[in-house]
Amino acid sequence: MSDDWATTRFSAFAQLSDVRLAELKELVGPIRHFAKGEVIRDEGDAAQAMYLLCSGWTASSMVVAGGARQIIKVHMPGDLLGLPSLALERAADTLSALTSVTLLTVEPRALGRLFEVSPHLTALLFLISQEERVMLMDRLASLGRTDATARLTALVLQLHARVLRNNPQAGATFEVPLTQENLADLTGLTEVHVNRTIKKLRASKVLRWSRRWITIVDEAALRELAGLPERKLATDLSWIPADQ
Amino acid sequence: MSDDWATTRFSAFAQLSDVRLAELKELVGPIRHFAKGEVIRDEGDAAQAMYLLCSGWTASSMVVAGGARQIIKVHMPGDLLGLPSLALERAADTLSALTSVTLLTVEPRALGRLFEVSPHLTALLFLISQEERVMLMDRLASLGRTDATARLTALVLQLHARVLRNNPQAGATFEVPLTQENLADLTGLTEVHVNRTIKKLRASKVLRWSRRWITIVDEAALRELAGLPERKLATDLSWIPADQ
DNA sequence: CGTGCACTTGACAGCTGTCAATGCCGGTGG
DNA sequence: CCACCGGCATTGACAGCTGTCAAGTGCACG
Repeated sequence: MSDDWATTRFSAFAQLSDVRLAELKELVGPIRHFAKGEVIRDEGDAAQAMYLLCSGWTASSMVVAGGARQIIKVHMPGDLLGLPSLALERAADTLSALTSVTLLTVEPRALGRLFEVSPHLTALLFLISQEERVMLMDRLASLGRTDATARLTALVLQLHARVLRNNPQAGATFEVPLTQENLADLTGLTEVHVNRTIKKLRASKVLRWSRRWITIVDEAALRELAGLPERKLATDLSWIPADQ
Repeated sequence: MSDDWATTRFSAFAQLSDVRLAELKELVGPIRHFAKGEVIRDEGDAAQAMYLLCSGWTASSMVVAGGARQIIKVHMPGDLLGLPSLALERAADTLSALTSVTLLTVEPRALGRLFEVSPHLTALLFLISQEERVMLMDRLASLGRTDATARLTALVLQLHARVLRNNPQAGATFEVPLTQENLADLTGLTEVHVNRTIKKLRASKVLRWSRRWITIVDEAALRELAGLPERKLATDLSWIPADQ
């Protein structure tokens, strides 16, 4: 993992020069640490704050009337947290640590500066935000129109793709530090039903899943079950400003 | 409605000068027309295209394996369509006309130019994208963790807020050109169950709803039912680049 | 070796989906 | 002007996926 958390998301679209990389690192604030379970930022908080995740996983979640919790997405190292609520007076989501976590705080002003000094990085950050929208769209279609099995497999595939991006040498086996309650909050199901569904998936031999480790055995079958196509990032970026 | 479709979304955050407005209008292509029901852009299409909606409503939808359709969001005049799929090789969503529609095509290169010439407009467009993410997050929490009544009321409130933004003089009564099948595809329910739920809402007197016209009778009660708080856009934009 | 958190499992209830038929309304053609 | 027609709304009966409740199991940790 070393020092590449800052560029993971950017380099999915384009390689960054050393100059650009230095520019990025100038924009961040002090490093902070959170223990598993701690809340980083609560929904309703007024602060316009962003965080660059260095290590560990975090969750963005919302609580609806009645007390039920929906996890909007889980974040992995390299993800920029808190962007959506930048558009709001008060934060819409709660950010909490799913594991032990380290992150950097990023001031909104730093973002403003980025817009001024680098149209190239701006375009990449813009694309990252659009990719986030696509991931949300896929999750929405999954929750709205598919059953428990499909929701869970779609989630597993999405998580796997993202783990692979951070760890290209990782294979079909990867660690998912989520409890079944977390998975329930992600998929809009209950803990009990998540358990039942995992049991069925295990029985059907399309994946192995014990403790927090998942092995994808039959990816084609999983993708069939998930009901959503694989998403491939754009490669034709000729329209974005050059990295001058 | 006249000529303000181009600025609706931007002016939610900040007023645009005439110079900025002229800049925006230079970026767009020819105007196009679609009849109700027509497909503007299909999921899977390779084209990286964007559209600025001038009049009418459109839907962004996805079809999951099994044929079920999920409407990701409906667009109203002033909305910029096709942004998320800009990050992908192939479009993730289908854009279709819910009513008779006119729109302008926008080339990706125009966006690149915007990034170069105006950090100010770039920041506003960035904020608009973040606001879209928040709306998706709210929908996700709604579909994942609330029942049919809450989903429908949350949708009505969201649509009302957006209609009000386009038509500030509109009051509690507004037109929603959606069939109950459309509402079902939006809420992840079935046409039949949407009908049952509307019937209950009517009976409880919190709103009136006949044909395609909705009147919000008891907004507080509706918000209670929806289970999600009202979202207020950020007013402190001191961090974004000045409109020089 | 106890304690706690997470995982499992079973029985039962309920919200929502499915299937199928009927009603309503606006538009069209004679 | 009126009958026909197609799309959309409405309703009823029934099934099924998922939630609820409750109890038991197993592994990690002090």
